[in-house]
Amino acid sequence: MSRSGADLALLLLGGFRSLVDAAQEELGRRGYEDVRPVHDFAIRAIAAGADSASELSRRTAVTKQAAAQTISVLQDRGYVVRQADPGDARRKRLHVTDRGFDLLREGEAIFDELREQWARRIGIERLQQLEAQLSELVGSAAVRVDAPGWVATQDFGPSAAVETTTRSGA
Amino acid sequence: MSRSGADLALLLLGGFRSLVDAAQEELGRRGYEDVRPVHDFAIRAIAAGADSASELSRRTAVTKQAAAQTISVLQDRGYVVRQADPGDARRKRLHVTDRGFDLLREGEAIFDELREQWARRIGIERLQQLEAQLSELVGSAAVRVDAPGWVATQDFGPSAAVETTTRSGA
DNA sequence: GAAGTTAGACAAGATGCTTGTCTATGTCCA
DNA sequence: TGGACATAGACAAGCATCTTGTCTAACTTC
Repeated sequence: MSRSGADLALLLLGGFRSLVDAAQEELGRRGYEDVRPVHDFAIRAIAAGADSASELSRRTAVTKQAAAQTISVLQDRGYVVRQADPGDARRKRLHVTDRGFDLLREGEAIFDELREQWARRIGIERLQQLEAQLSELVGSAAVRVDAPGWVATQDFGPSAAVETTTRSGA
Repeated sequence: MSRSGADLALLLLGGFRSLVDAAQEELGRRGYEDVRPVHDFAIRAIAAGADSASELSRRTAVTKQAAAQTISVLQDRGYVVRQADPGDARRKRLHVTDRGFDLLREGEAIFDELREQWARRIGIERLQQLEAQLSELVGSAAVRVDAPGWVATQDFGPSAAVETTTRSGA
């Protein structure tokens, strides 16, 4: 089975989706019905130091505008707040709220549980092998936790990025 | 490395995306600049027998409308054609064009090449192990080649489906 | 031949992204 | 010190993909 390269891709996607779908469902049961993986990852990135829209956009490889939109959703739903930056009047600093941190914790716990289920099914050694092989292939650069845009751009189209605004050049 | 469940999910996604991005880029270089993975999978499904919009929608777990839209794009770009069905005046039979089949062939070749690159990097045995383990975890049901909607729905939201139209019940 | 089902289409809306353009603020340096 | 340039954030418009909801025309079943 799965000798074709396309099958390999599908397997990887299948694995990802089955984890993420299960996680999202469970998250819904635990009272976070309004979140998607992107949100989780974006909050994580903000907590990890991407505390402005521009910075978030850089780290996540989407346009500033896209980042701003995500932030505005997160703010509406109570996961982050925006505060004026005392040192730079242009910036608005992002802070993850308690609810935001709660979400991150729940998310981690759920993913860990799912991983344990997998470990029980194929054995922890084999799962670790799988992880080791994948991380060798994918490289750690791609595994940055703070990469929401990368998680789900429009139908996997080419990911644009990098300061689109002041481009104009031509 | 990668002891957390979230990392595992990210690894899987990373693997998938790196394959798909590379494939899409290479496909562009070979003269198919107007296709996305969804299109490839949709054409594949049509070639595999999903020869009407309704059937495609069922197999791909998206609404009929979404399927119809995809078909219309594929038709505009010359990958499929629609013909009246002699036996059923409601239906319009779908046929993959030569260009469509060319695309499928190129796509397969590219994915196979990518898989070989991976095999060279970690060894064919380990790659096969990885595939075997994944397919054990994911199950073959999820690996259906004909599942575009499943590939990339809106930001990995819950995938709806199944004859949405005549629902109305409530 | 009436009741129900199915194929396909039109319209509108949600999401999540993209350009393009603009203002206000900071920074660099001649 | 002041002008050139970079940067933060925002508004507007548009694209792509998917979703409801509604409708007609054509089968199917009994």
